[in-house]
Amino acid sequence: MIQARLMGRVTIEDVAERAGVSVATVDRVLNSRATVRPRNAARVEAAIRALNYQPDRLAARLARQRSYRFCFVLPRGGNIFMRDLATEIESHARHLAGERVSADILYTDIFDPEALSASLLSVSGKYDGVALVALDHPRVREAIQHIASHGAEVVTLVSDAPGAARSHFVGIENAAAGRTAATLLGRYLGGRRGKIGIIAGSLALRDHAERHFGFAQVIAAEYRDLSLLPVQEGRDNPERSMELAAGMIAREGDLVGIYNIGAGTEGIIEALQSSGRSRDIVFVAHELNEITRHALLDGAVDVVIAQDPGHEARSAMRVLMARCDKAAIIAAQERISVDIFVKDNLP
Amino acid sequence: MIQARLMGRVTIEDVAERAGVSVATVDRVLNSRATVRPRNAARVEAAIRALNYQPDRLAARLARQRSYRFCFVLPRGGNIFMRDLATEIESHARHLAGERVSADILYTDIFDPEALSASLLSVSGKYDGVALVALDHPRVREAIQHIASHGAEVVTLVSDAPGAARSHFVGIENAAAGRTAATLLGRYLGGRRGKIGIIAGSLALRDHAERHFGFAQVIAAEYRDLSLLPVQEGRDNPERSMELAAGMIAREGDLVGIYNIGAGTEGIIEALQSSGRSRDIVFVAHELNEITRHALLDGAVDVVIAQDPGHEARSAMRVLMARCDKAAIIAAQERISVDIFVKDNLP
DNA sequence: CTGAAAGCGCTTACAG
DNA sequence: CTGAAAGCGCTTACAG
Repeated sequence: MIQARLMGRVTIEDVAERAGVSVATVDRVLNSRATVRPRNAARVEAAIRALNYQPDRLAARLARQRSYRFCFVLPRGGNIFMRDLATEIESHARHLAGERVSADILYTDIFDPEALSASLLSVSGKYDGVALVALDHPRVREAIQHIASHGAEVVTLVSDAPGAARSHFVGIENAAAGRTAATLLGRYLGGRRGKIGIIAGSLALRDHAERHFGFAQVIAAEYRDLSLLPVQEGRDNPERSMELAAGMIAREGDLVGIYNIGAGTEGIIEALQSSGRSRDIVFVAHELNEITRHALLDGAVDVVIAQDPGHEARSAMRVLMARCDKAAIIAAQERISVDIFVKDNLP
Repeated sequence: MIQARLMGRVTIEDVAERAGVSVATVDRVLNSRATVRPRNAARVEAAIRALNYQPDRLAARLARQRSYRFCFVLPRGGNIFMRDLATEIESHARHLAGERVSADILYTDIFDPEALSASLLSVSGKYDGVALVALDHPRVREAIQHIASHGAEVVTLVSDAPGAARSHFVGIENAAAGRTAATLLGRYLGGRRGKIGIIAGSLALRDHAERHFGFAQVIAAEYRDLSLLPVQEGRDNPERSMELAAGMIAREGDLVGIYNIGAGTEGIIEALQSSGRSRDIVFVAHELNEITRHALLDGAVDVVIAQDPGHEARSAMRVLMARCDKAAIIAAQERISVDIFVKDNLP
């Protein structure tokens, strides 16, 4: 130990010498690349242990000349969050250019199973790793299977397809996000009695459905004084969401809260503000961006539940790189958290 | 561009060839290592641009043979959070052993300026980087200055010393954490009127003082129905905190909330539960650990404000490595967020 | 099943 | 001010 520190780093050469074999043989047992005579394998392993040898990851990557060609499949014409995600992907890809990483972005209609699976098939075989905002559909699972069986690593991003051959999901637990929204809305209402309006993009989206499920579960179990209006689908569209919100505000005199599961938050803010009942109705929305940040400071939105697109972009690339290298990931580092923002803890 | 992709990676050799110089000269302009004839420098820069050359970071680190010897200075006999932090540092140091990183931990009495500065001076000159849980005191600033002027990079961790020669602070904005606690406590009380008890470890600790400041500021400005009891100092000790909490619960009939700025949360939970007023008093505490996690699920604690010790350990090492290499950091990745946890978004 | 040797893309003395 | 050459610690054909 003291030897090792004084003598500098322990190299594969030191291990080879001590085991009485060549570095190639050490490499073979280290990376289980080829069969090594058991006796030699044992001697190598003993030497590794005796010297507390740690292979130099940098040297290995350099020698291997491995490059990482990644493709990110994102929704075409996405909402603010998806645009932020694309920006983060581009920015981090630039950052990783010095580590042989390149990332293309392919925009497609992720809500159309045929279009999405066609896009996936079109990139199959061309990349080392693919990250996609998934739709949970047999056709899509099939396309993911195709990519994976052609040697690429696949991760889902933001929206998962649980049954599919993806090796990892980079995103939040959406049911937990919905429960979190419910608890904060419920506690902010502090025993007030009334109705809660819910607007989703579309309940056909797995993440929206899961948030709704979690939200409804907590309200039903813990806030008996609150009742849920039927979910309205705003298609993540501000105008449509505004009309839906304006409608419920006008119809329901005892509307005390609104939960926006998807995008289009600016429309709902507009409806709240022009109704004059903004102060009175607790409003919980998703994702932190220019609009929701401003609205939190304004008081138009009370709580934002969020996932960090920068973290997701970096995590997707780290996970894909690790999978390509068959290396382990740091689970805690790659966990995407359900973030809560109020006006006081904004970044 | 297409050339570059077809031909594989652009190397320093390609740049040298195109510029009509040797690789050593390219290296000189790349790293501004020595004076290069302006004409040659210009040709090199032109070649870099023309070929869109990106130096290979891995090869550079390998050739440089740089190692990173870090020292983490932590409080001896610290609370749960500090123990978690130490665990995370050890675990991440093990992870980075394959990248020539080693990290020692030195435990000392960080609350005693003399002891802390003596510890700092004892490691000065022996490491490439030092991360310390700081105390904001002239003696400590002086010791930090000493380490920095002997060539080591210094970052503060969790607790900052703003005037000092540290190049970065790895931790949260504590005033924001206090404001966040106040907003959630205020909103959870939903207009109820009464007194708020505050327990701190010690207001001599900068982070505790800042949290208190932020908390008081928001309550004063936004929650006129709530009034603050004088801060009690529990020294982060569960027994003492229990007595303080029990005292205020007994004395103040209209106690509606408690904010624990520091550690010792288990003591306050005990006081609340044995008083039978746990359900009635909103309790906000700091840091997520076995105790507070359990208490959130129990309902004994309503909200936890936290910083992630795993993120802090990883960030401190990344920042120290970057500073040693004179490389840029990714600001968003190194920002430590003020996390909010309720029972529903626990990791 | 094993080893000698070349090579990955940089950096670093050293000589000029 | 500049370049030829060795070296960082691995991996990879290739020959045996």
